[in-house]
Amino acid sequence: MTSTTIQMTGALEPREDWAADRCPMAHALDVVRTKSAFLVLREAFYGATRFEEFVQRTQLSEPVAAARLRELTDAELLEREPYQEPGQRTRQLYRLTEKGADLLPALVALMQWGDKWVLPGGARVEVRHRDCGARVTAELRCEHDHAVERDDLVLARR
Amino acid sequence: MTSTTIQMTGALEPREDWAADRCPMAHALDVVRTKSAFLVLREAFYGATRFEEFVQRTQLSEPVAAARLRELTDAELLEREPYQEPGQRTRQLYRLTEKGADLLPALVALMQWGDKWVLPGGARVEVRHRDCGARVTAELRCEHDHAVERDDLVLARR
DNA sequence: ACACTGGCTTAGCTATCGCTTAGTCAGCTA
DNA sequence: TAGCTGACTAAGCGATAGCTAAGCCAGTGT
Repeated sequence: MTSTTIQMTGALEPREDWAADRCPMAHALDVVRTKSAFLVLREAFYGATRFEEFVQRTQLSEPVAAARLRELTDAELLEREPYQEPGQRTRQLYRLTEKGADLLPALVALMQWGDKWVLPGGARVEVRHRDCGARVTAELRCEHDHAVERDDLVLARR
Repeated sequence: MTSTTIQMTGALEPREDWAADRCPMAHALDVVRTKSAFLVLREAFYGATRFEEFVQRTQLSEPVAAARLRELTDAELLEREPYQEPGQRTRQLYRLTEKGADLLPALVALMQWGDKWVLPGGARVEVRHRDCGARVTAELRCEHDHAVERDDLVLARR
C-alpha cells in the first residue's frame, strides 16, 4: 500500500506554532458547521429559493430551516431578495452569493465520496457537464494545470 | 450577476421522490459529521499517526480525540496497526485507508474556501505540487477533462 | 519495588442541534 | 370582516458534541 499522507518538509517541524488557530478548513467549518447547513446549501445549488422549498427538500423542520437560512444569510453565503408574484404579496427569496457558490467544489467532493464509498450506485442524481454530458468530479489540480495525485502533494509554509 | 444555481432538467421535477434519502452528500456527512472528525482527518493527512500527535495537533481533548479515532476506525477511514519502537512497548498507530484518503479533495476544497473567504492570507501552510511547486486546488472537471464552470453544470437523473 | 509515560476510559457537566407543537403576522380572497 | 396561506417565531424537549478532572493499565527505567 502506498503512503497516503502528505509529506511534510523539514521546515514544518516543529508543529506547535502553526496548527489549529489559522487552519482555513477549521474556519470554514465554523461557518458551515452542521449537516443541516450543508443540506440547505445543497438545495440552494439545486435551485431552491423559497422557504417552503428548502423545508420540503431538505426534510428539515421549519425552525431548523429558518435558523440555517438566517445564519447563512448573516454569513453572506446566501442573500435575501424581495420578490412579488402577481396577485401575491411581497416575499423573500434566498439566493447563493459568490461566497456561497464558491463552496460548490467542496459539496461536489463530498457527494462524490459518498457516492463511491457509502452509497455506491445508490444516488439518483448526478452532476454533468452541460456541453459534453460527461460526469463532473472535484479533482486536485495545480496552477500549472497538472492533475495531482495524493502522493505528489507537499505542504509548504507560506 | 450570473446565476449560480445548477440548472435542473425538466425530468427532475417533481422533486418529492428522490431528494433526501439517497443524497450521497448527506450520507457522507453521516460518516464525517463533526468538526472534530474533519480535524482528525486533516492531521492524518498531515502525517500524524500516534494518539498524542492527534491530540496536540487538533487541540481536541483526549476523550474527543479517542472517540473520533475509534469512530473513524470503525467506519474504515483509518486503520490501526501495532508497532514497536526499540525499547518501547507495542503501540497502535493510525493510518488513512484508501477510503479515508479519498476524502482529500473535499478537505482541500474546504481549506481553499476558508482561505479565500474566511481567513484571506491568514493560513500559514499551503498544499503544493511536488513536481512543479505550484499551488494545488480542488476544481471541477468532467470526465472528458474539461474544466467546468459553475454555470455549466447540469443535474441529471441517473 | 516504585515511579513514570503513553494511551487511553469514566464521570459529570454545559452548549448546541434538531425535533414537535403551537402560535404569529401580513397580505390576499370571498 | 373573516378566513386562508406562506413564512416564519417561540417554547420546551431529548440527543449529541465538546469540555475538564480524574483514574486506569501496560511496559520501561532506576
